[in-house]
Amino acid sequence: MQADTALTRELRHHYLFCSLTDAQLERLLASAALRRMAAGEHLFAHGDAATQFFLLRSGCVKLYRLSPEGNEKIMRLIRPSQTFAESILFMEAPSYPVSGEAVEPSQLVAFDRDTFLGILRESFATCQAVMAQMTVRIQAHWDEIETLALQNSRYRVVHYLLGLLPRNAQGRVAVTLPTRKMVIAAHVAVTPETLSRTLRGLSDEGLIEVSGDEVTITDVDRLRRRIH
Amino acid sequence: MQADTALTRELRHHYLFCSLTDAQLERLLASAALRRMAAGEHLFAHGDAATQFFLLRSGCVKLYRLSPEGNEKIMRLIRPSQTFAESILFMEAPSYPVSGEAVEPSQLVAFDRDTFLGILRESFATCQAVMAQMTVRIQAHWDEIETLALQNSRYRVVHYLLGLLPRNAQGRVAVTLPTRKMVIAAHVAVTPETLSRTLRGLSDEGLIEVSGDEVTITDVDRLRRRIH
DNA sequence: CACGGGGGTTGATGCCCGTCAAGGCTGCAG
DNA sequence: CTGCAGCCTTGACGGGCATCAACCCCCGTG
Repeated sequence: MQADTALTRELRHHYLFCSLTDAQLERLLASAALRRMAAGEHLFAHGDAATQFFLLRSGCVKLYRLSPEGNEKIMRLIRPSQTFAESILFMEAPSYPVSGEAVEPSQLVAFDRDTFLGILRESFATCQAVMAQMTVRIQAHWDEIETLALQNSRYRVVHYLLGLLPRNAQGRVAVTLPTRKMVIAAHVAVTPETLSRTLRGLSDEGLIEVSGDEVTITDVDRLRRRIH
Repeated sequence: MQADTALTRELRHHYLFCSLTDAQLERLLASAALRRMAAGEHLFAHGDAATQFFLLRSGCVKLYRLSPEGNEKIMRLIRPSQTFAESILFMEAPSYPVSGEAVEPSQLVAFDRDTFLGILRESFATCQAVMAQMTVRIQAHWDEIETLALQNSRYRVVHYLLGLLPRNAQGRVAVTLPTRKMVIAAHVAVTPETLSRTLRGLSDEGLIEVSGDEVTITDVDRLRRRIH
């Protein structure tokens, strides 16, 4: 890949790459590839042999699995400046554990597994960053497993809405849904119909107001308490 | 902790510790503590500040979360020679992300976080082992999230039973359930009643035979195919 | 022996949510 | 403009699973 000052600066501010020396970064970029994708375009499939992990620069990518009956569960929605599929780095026979597909036109960087592994060997700080990142993901998984196992669909929808807000939001707040409702539904593990009905129910109770992809939460604290 | 040749030999065969030098291992053990627990005894609670991670030597420990209504979801059942709670190593403000409790009388080793972090800094091989281990756990989480989101309780029970078998089991196989059925139920995220009924259903169909905590699978391949 | 408690099973009931089907809305192509 | 496709909504319906309750069995204790 051609050197690119904008990209270099971007990586320098990324927790995974900020500890690398100039030489290491150069080596990494030399083995990396830029990739542009159209909405709906396929990146990799669950089970594919893997030699790359990715950084999303713009757009949106979904990581998902399909049941035999064709139902889709979105495991993670990737946003710009997030990396994904790092876990293939340490597998013995690396293969993607989920499928990946662009939800919007997207631009991403594909990093070479072996090159990055070589750099890891030289940089404990980067090792730390990788391990910290994996820890964050593991925590998120515990949370998701808990809500799937112990909470109903209403809780999951409300939890998703609250997750869109800044941490210290209060009172009346408006958010715009980041993607189509179908995608959100597959993310919180309900059908589009149920999502629609749940939002309707919440708005009938006066907890939210919905207009297209604009959702206004009338009182954040009340919603948090009413989650049950 | 006092040096203990049996324990030292045990650690030498553990993937997490097998790459350490004698000096490192000694340092680690000096800061570690042995702990014995009775059945039902509490090890740590979700949210507790954390300075230790653990290796189970004997017995059985459950890692779980409780819903506000008091429902329990067991996230992981720890077996002898498994380590757990390593993820507290890389948190900024380390706190246990789940609760831990002995299910049987257990014996375990508590390792000191800071000491192990210091050793990690000196041993890339051990870093690799840690990262590989985290990767395995992440993969298991993907699988669990998928089955919770996309599969019904019958599938989860059958999947659990099949998971008790050796990888290449065939034909008629007997297994004994490793713990009380209540615990298994909380592990596969159903109520004890539903677990009981599901086993009943499977045995009415001739797929399994149940007698106390002995389950015989009449035909492993048929059960695998009949999962859905 | 009676007693009690915990684990497991079974039955009755209800509700959450998925499925199927129809209809509205919007944006795009002809 | 018309037609069409995709997304969203709404309604009717049914099944899976939780809940509540009763009962059995086993085992340790007084």
